[in-house]
Amino acid sequence: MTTTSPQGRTELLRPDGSPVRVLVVDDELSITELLSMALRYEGWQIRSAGDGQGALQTAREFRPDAVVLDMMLPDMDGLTVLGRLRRELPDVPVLFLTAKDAVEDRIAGLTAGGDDYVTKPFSLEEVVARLRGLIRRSGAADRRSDSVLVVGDLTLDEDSHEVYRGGDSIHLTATEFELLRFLMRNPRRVLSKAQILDRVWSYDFGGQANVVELYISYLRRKIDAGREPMIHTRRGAGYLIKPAVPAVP
Amino acid sequence: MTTTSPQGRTELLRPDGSPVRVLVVDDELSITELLSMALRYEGWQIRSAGDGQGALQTAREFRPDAVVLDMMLPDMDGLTVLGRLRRELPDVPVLFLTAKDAVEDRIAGLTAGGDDYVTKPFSLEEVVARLRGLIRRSGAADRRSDSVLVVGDLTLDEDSHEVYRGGDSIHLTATEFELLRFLMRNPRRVLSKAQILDRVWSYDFGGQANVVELYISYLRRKIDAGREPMIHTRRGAGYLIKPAVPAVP
DNA sequence: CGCTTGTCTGTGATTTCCCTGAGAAACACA
DNA sequence: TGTGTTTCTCAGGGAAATCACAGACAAGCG
Repeated sequence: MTTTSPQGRTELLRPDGSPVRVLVVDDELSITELLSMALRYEGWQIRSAGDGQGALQTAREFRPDAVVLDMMLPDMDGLTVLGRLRRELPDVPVLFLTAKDAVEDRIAGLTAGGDDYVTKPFSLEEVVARLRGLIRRSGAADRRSDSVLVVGDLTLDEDSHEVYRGGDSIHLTATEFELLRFLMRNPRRVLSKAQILDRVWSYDFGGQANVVELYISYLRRKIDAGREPMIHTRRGAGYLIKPAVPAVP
Repeated sequence: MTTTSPQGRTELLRPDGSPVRVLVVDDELSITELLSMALRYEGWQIRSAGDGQGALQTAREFRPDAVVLDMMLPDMDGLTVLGRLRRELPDVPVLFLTAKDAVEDRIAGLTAGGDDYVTKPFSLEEVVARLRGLIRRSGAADRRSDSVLVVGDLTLDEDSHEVYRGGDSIHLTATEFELLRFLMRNPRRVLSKAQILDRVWSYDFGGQANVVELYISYLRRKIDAGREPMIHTRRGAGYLIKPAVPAVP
């Protein structure tokens, strides 16, 4: 089931209307806290654990709809945790966290059952998007929720990564796509450059803050060029997206 | 009966609308878990057993629509299991798992009854495809579901292994065929290289991830050469197939 | 009206990712 | 056993994406 909050954001809910439950497992406290905060902001109920033991224990009583699982845990192998987790909750989808340079065979086979993974350092938008996809496909949430975002005549399909403005297909790069998705998931709301940086870029990004301006400018060229603009600047505050008002000639 | 899920994937269902039931029998836990995960993702209901005794017991009460049966079991010969299984469930189709170097003529006789087999190490696409075929032909699922995949002017027949683009017959190697089948079973959806590797290559494949790129390039030569392309790269995300949009001159 | 501050965008360096040719190894079949 | 086919590794080339930098531009304020 999906519902629309007063702020206009669309939330995933379970069929009975209660919030989606997610278990986050990582030994780095900074990561679990970062994720917990971001996922709570999605309106989900979050529990976290710092090792395999705690993960299994929490899973038993919390009965989450999805699990975020770091493959590098202090007490047991990620695959062992996965196996035992599967015995408790056979159908729960898992989003694995792996180091970018991890040996590939450690993650081999993990997507076979419909699970997914992201590599560290990740961006929060990426984690949230993949979790939403897993939950949507697992049937824990209402099947009616689909993968298409719409703002005015602009549509973005999260499965096919296709973007259309009016009838025109628009090709976006990975970063442009994530930025637009973040804007479109928060229509008519001003998002500061800091917020955007925190959600769309990886948590260890150490660059200049003006990449956001740069990518907003890329997006405008592709989406607003020669049309009524949908992306607006609020000087000193940030950016927002909203349906275009047709020009009155 | 077949039904189409929100994601556009087609699921096999029994005539009464309930999910197909499959029993997986293998003594290696990693194999039963891998298969269970993959087959659950197909929307099927799965039970597993680790030996002949357990298999027969589970079969009696679970009454599966199909059985995946390893020929090498610790407690009894695969043929013995098969015989007793047949006494319980005379019409259930069986997919045998055999080692690659096993004597093949023992299997050859068995598949005469409509059963089928795959050799270890297998790819999940292969197992799923053969199971779908067995279930379809056994009549446990609605007969209307046929074996031809269609995306735009591209058709792929899972029974005859024939592929046509427009009017032209296209010869594919085994791997190319499986890759294309996987793409066509998930049209308009971006599939990552990891997903493709996990489904199309055997579970023990330890090679370079760029075989996927290589085989995509082979497929393009055969399918897209001199035509409007149907296979698209989403840089940093994966590949997807969709009907070609005719070029507007 | 000019100044300050914040925003936009052209240029180019660097990195990352993808494609594909060449050839070796494994396999299938006669 | 020999021959043609298929699978896969390796590596070079090339295209695309990302980002820093800096100057142009615009908004708001005194």
